Amino acid sequence: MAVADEGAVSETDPRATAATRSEQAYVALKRRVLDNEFPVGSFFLEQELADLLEMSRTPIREALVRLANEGFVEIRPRHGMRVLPISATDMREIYTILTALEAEVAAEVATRGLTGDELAALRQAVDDMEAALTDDDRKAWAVADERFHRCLVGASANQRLRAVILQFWEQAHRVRMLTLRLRPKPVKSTQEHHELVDALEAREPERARQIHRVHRETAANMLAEILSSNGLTNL
Amino acid sequence: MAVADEGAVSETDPRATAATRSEQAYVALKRRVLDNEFPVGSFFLEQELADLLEMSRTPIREALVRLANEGFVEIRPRHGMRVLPISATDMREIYTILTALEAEVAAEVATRGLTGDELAALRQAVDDMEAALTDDDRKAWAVADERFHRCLVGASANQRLRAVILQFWEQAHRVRMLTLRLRPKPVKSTQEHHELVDALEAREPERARQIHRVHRETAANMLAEILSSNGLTNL
DNA sequence: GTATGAATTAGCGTATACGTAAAGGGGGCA
DNA sequence: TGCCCCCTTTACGTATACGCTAATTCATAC
Repeated sequence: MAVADEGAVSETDPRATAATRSEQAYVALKRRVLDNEFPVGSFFLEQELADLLEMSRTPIREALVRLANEGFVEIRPRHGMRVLPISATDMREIYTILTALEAEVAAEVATRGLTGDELAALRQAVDDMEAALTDDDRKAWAVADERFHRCLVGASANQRLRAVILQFWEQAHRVRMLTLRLRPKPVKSTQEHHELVDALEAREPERARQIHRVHRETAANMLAEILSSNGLTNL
Repeated sequence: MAVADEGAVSETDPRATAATRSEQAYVALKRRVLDNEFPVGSFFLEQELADLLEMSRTPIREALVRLANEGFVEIRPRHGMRVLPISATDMREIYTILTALEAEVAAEVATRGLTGDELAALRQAVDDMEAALTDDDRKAWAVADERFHRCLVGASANQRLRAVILQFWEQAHRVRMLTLRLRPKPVKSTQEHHELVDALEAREPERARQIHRVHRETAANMLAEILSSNGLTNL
């Protein structure tokens, strides 16, 4: 077992390496998938992955079971694991689910009201989006947008809701990153965020739900448009 | 490997026994969990489960990884697996998610319209619910209710949506079964189903969404009421 | 040249072995 | 008599071994 010194590697991760190799494998493989480091559609044998991560097939398999369960990869006996390509249809499916669930979060959060910190974080994110917009910095805008939605979802008291949103969010992440440069300037989007925060602050659940739903549906339609007009059927 | 003759055993299952032992373990353990055959809260060691299902620990572990991922069980190193108890809060969380997602299905289905068969199946289910209601047969009512929702969800073209609804539905299943006898007579519920089908047939997405949401929220509140008034904090 | 069949090979599913670390009990010390 | 520490046991995490099955390739016949 060529353990070497795992600890020394993880400069990026202050806390010790995840306790078990299975967990390490899960985290490592998922990161690579999300960061698009595995060519979509190509196959990787269990042994290759084991060699790559310097562990045996057992923890690799357990990680693959989890990743397959979560819909990131597919396991085809004797062909190995492959990152599932995401089609325009898949993106529609994912966005439909995210829309429904995040709208629910918006309503929930508007019902119970936001703390000062939470509200400030949301407003900050919107401000950053606006700043990025004037600088025409897509990447910064996407980061701020992601932070906004992360704050919003994080404000929900519903653990399962948070978890399932995160899961689908992650599935869409790859495609979102790949299509960033193809998007039109998200002017209207920032406006919608403003309105949403207002509705949250005013504690109007139904208005918040409605705004968020329309916001997401708009984003979904735009994405579908981008994908089809660029002939990107599988990412 | 004491394989014996697996094929001969599966009289109950017409199609051959699930290809792999991992899959068998997953199906078998999940069924026992859903049917409440494992005392909630108690622990089962991997080896015990392996003995129970007459296979080695390896496929058991893979099944447990999946079940833990889906939120049915918890794995505590050196204590084994235990079926997670479900609290009133958990049920609220699950119902909130189901409400949001099924309302989305209702809207989707209303948008695209139902086939004659689908519509007939839904109406049949509602009729059966009414019949069960006049017979005061709770079990039959629950079965018909489940069939109704299964038909509705099955009518969605969104595969992921179907899958995630099914997953949360299954998590709530145990508790639903345990509280069946405690419920008040579901008179209003059947009426709501009628209205929903009408909205679906009339192809009014927003009305269908709204009706379904209110329907589910009512059910969720009723369940919460039952759980708290009976002091059932953990099932 | 293509198609079909057998032979080969390779990858996986599963069992099993092994080391490690935690839980629990017994003995020693206060 | 009570508490803490060490030792034992046990369960798990991971590696590895093994056999089966499916994929692939090659040969042969049409």
